[in-house]
Amino acid sequence: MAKRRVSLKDLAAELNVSISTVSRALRNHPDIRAELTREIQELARARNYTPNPLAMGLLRQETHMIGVIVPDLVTHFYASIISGIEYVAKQNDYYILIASSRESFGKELESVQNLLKTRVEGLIVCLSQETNCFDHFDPLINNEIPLVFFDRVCRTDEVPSVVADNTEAARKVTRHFYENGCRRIAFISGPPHLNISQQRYEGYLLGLHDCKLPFDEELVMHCDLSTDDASRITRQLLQLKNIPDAIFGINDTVIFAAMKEIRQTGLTIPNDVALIGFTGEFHSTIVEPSLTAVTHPTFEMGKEAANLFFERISDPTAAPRQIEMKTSLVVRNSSMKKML
Amino acid sequence: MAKRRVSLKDLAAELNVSISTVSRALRNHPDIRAELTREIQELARARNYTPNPLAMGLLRQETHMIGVIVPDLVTHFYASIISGIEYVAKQNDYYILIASSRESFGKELESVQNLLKTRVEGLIVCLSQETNCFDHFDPLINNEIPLVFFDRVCRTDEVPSVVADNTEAARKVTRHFYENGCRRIAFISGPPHLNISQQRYEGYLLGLHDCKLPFDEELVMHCDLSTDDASRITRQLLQLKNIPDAIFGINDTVIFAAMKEIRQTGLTIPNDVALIGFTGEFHSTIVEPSLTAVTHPTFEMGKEAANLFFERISDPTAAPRQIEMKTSLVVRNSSMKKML
DNA sequence: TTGAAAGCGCTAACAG
DNA sequence: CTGTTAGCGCTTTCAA
Repeated sequence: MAKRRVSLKDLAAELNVSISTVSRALRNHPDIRAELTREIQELARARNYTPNPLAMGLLRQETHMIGVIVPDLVTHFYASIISGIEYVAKQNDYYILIASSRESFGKELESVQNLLKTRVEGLIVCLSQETNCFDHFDPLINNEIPLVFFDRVCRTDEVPSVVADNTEAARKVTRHFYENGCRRIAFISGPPHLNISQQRYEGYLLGLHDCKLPFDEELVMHCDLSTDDASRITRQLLQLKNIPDAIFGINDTVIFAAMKEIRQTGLTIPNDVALIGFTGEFHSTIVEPSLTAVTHPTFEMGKEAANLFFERISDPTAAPRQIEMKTSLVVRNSSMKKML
Repeated sequence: MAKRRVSLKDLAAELNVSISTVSRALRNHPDIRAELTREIQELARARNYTPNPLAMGLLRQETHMIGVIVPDLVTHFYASIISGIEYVAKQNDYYILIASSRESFGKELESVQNLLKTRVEGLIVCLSQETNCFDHFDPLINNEIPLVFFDRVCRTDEVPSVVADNTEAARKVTRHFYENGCRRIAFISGPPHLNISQQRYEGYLLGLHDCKLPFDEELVMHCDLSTDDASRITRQLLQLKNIPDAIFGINDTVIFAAMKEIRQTGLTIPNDVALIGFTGEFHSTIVEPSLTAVTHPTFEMGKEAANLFFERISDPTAAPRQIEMKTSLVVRNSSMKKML
């Protein structure tokens, strides 16, 4: 470590008063003579004194750190949510410690344990796509250590969470496709154990039902959210004897992989195959055709997650709330078939 | 804070030994009886003991935290570099505290001060685009607190840094344009005080010189790196009486804004205007035409920055090194004019 | 109005 | 081989 910084002791020595006097003066304790107070504060200022957070943390048993675990750092979705969390954290004078599970259960487990070791005051987590067993959160739940899930969630009766209106969003997507002339709507979903897969699937079914479209199981595929797998699955869909005229992709990666694959087959978007994804603003507008997409209020989701966290800090035993965020379907070109 | 966790004291009390015995046993000190050691370690395990990092930090004056300041969190470039930093940090049993300057000098200043207050052991920083005055790093430099810059750097004679081979990369870009038939090559740069603007500009000039192309000052524009400004500037370029037949954009944002703008004007890429950007893998391939781009080894840059940081930790006064990373020009379609 | 002492959890020097 | 003590920086009784 670099040179030791000035401590209360240093200030006290310099002024020939006791440490406690300095401590009090700096916090404007009324007991201390106004003049002395001023003098001490001036010296502190001059010497560039800042309280040592480690000492405070040790004393009060609080670190003012929140651990955040996301499936990856490089996706805009998570980056933006993290921004939202950071925003609220900063307002509460908290810092965030970010860990990435890289979509691996093992790394998620490891991160939970490591962050707890560093004595974060709690965790805000989005599950990795592999996570299918949720016991590793027991130590948090049993010890009343604040925990909040977002987007990909579990144990929602025990843990507060922030999710998108997945079912409703997927239902809207399906209906939008129908209204634009699509009749064979495919859905490329994620791992079946994830709530986002389940809920969007449910919305897809409701949408089909609304439009009185038949359900065809060969149009629903599960993918592991990697580009390769999404490409493979798109190719499979395009090789059906009766290919889909629309594809609904569960996220960024999936829909862009599908887009590339469709183009390579020589089919046109949206006329041969219309496309809608769950994705962010930026990507959707730089591709050609621009992508119709369900947009999450990511920054807001992060803020809400952090808010839930601080609710938890002040009352770790309150009944867990779930916040559902409204998404919006932003219609661009990839879903608008030119009617003949 | 949640329930207090078990401490050495708790373990000691339970076994009727002293705290120091427990402490030693847990660290396998040879002085302690093998049997006692085993017994203590078993209990620690059973009670789920983990050492309190605050206490350790206080004792050793080290927090094992690195502050990282980036211009933004949502750009792939920074996200990926952060991943690299995190990777090395974890290997050294360090954590990173991330702050975003949101390209604002004020926020950068604030972040530097806040992070120092939390007693990070040092900082790894990429300057905000507004940063034109570098005094706020004095407290670090004067107190031998480890500091490393990456990408956008300053005071390189005092502070170790990691940069791309900006000049060389820009030179290659210019020559590549020339070899593909471009003769009026525009350069949309960033704020002129940034090293990346200066060095890429220099490379651009060298490239022109290599190809014996005349320099035309109306083809060089500075932008504030926002989408709006980049669009505005592209429009300006497209309104010249003699419009450019190629545009070289200093980063992601700029080049995609240019791309959109060109399309809206009805011009084609690459035949009317060829395009090359400094950008990441993913974006480049999802657009149509796919984007020829200078690619940074971002993850590696992060790793190198972290390595420099740890060099600094072990010897805060060593002469600062600068590491230059090789970029590569990945040729795709946006720069390949179909020769007539 | 100020100081002395204890304690947060831990390690290390010194005793025994 | 194990215990006692001091101290990292700070707040907070309790005394004066």
